[in-house]
Amino acid sequence: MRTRDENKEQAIRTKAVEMVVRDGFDGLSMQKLAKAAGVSPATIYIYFKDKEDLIIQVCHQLSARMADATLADFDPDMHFDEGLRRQWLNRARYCLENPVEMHFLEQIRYSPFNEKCHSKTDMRFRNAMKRFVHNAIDRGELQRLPVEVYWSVAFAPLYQLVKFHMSGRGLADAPFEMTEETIDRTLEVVLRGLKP
Amino acid sequence: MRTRDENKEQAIRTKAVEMVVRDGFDGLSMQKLAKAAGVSPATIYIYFKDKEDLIIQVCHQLSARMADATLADFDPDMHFDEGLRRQWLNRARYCLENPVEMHFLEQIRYSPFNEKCHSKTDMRFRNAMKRFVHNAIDRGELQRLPVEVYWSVAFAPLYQLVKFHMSGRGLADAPFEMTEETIDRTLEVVLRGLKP
DNA sequence: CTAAAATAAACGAACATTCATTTATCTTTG
DNA sequence: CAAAGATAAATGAATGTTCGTTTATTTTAG
Repeated sequence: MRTRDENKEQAIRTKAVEMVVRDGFDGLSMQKLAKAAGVSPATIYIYFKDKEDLIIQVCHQLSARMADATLADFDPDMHFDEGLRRQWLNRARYCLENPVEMHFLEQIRYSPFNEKCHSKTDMRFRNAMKRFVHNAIDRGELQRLPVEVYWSVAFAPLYQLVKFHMSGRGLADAPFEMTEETIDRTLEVVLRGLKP
Repeated sequence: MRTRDENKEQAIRTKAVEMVVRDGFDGLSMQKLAKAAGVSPATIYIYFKDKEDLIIQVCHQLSARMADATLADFDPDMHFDEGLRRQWLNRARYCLENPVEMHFLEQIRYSPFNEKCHSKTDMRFRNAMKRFVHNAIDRGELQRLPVEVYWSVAFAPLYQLVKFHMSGRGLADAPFEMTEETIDRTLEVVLRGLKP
């Protein structure tokens, strides 16, 4: 029998992400996607059940990649300051190196697709984070806080910086670029708030 | 001549927001919207130039409402702690009282529509914020920070809490509700980080 | 009356998906 | 080793549906 051309599936996935980022969800049509990926419309349905399945599969793939990138060189038993910095740098680097994928995931996160895209990978990732936090609390490196409070303070500022960076503009519509210096300065403030 | 029925325009706006929140941007069709609003499809085009104009106008209306709510009982000359708390409570209350509108605005913010929805109201609002911050720095109530760093630490955590609350679930898929106690606890941490 | 509001019906275009057919590759046979 | 058969990949064309928008007509208030 004829063998699958994996390049075609990946072309479909890649172009789908690009189209959603450029034109929004209503700009993603199966026929235009097929043309962009250099493939017949019917071919898409060999790899994906339907349009929704395509979006969900792409979402899972990208989420897993991002989770992996975030956990690189990270150990839940690290000192809190070091571990948090490692994660900030990992996340920042991933976002800067994959702006389109990042944009796609954010667009998913705030759309009705969000509920359908919860994966088990997220669970593995969350458990690592949970252990990291409890270690830090036990060692007196971190205040005892409700986990949602901790998360909000520890990560939301980073993602806001990333958002500024990706839009290219800061608050007063002034050009903005997120440097490692910016990251460290912000992290300094956050850590001071979180310390016991 | 016949007079405009303002109720019809508002019904169109309201239903449009509901449809986008429930079904996403690709779930908003002019014919379904007309049916939901109890109106003929052609009537929508009396009030709005086209579909894009409809979305942008709705976005502007809701942004203005939210900016107003945020600035209620707020004065840029307030003490930093008091002023920030006032804004947190204002924003939190608005989000909790208008979850659907909030969800709509977030969906806009991460979509390609975002660029087309920048309003002058945002500018007025941003200027008030800028003055508030410079006052606080001059009085020694706040560290001198790049404005994007300040903003990321001062507000992103609040919006993350709101996001948890609106989804109804916290980090470990456990039920989560944002109470005034949660807000104050988080604000405490943030303020500690931002103080000189 | 008049003029704008409101509508029902209709427009071509684009939509997601399917179907009948062709193409490419592996397996079996001589 | 080569030709035939088997099978899934891949396709172009067509399906009926729904899309955003317009037009011709009716309704309603000043």
